[in-house]
Amino acid sequence: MVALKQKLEERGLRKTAFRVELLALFTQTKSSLSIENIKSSVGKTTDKVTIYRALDAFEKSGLIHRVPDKANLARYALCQECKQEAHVHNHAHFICNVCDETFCIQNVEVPKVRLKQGYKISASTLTLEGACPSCQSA
Amino acid sequence: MVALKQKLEERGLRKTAFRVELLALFTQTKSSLSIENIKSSVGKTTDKVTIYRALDAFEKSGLIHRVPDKANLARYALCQECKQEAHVHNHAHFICNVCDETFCIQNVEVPKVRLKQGYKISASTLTLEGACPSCQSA
DNA sequence: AAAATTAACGCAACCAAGTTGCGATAAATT
DNA sequence: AATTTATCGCAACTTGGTTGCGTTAATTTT
Repeated sequence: MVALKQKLEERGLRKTAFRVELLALFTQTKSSLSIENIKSSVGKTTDKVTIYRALDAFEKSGLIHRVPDKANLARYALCQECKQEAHVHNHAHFICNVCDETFCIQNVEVPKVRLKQGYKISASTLTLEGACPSCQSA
Repeated sequence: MVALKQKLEERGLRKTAFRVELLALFTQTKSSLSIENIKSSVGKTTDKVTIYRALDAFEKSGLIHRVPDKANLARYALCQECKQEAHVHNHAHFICNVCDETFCIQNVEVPKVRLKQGYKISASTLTLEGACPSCQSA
């Protein structure tokens, strides 16, 4: 809690009740959060615009990163190794088709491919899809 | 042209003027087509609903496949090796940040990663981002 | 070749996710 | 305490795409 406020302060973000709560929510989540997840956690007092702007601010300051979603919706997860100045992400993501969750697979790196034909690569993402450990029963 | 109509017929699709034109457009395109691309090619006589439904039909019958887009918009490219029964795609995609085009990189395979923790992978995608050959000047 | 069938079309209306503008509120700074 | 400025919250809007439904036109049947 103290640590959370400090993180916000370090990045020049204000320690409002909502933003502290949102950051806490992220630290408590093992995988990632959709707008829906967030909406239902914080209660309907908070406007969606506020949520979107907080997510933008968090992302810009390197607290969270956007993760892929089955339906291409906004979804974010806590950054593990990002500096304040720059995001560092070269891990794969796993989307579960059963629970629609997205998981960061920290121990799988996105392979460095090289293209002959004159392409200049600045970023690459590897996204896996299937059934996550909790959804194996079926 | 004859070949195009035959492709439609093979999949039980009707050979309407618009669908033949749309399929022709795909065969002429080296990379991929966005809805915008298609709209501006076919002229405003064609309703957007017609375009969306045609794309759905083409995709279901294995003629085209959806490719990733910078802004998560719908974008499609001709299938190269898909059977009618099932799509076969294990190539990478390249999104150019300059021209916003998406290219299928046929000669780069999506790596087969293995996850220890009980994940079951059914599909995987590798997306590269940067500047394409035609956009290197800057 | 005409009639019947049904895929495809096109319009209108709708929906959901996300954005913009702007005045009000409340942290942080002086 | 006063000032400054980030954040909030409402309303209105935008964009990409979907649904319903009556009409048109391929295709099949007779």
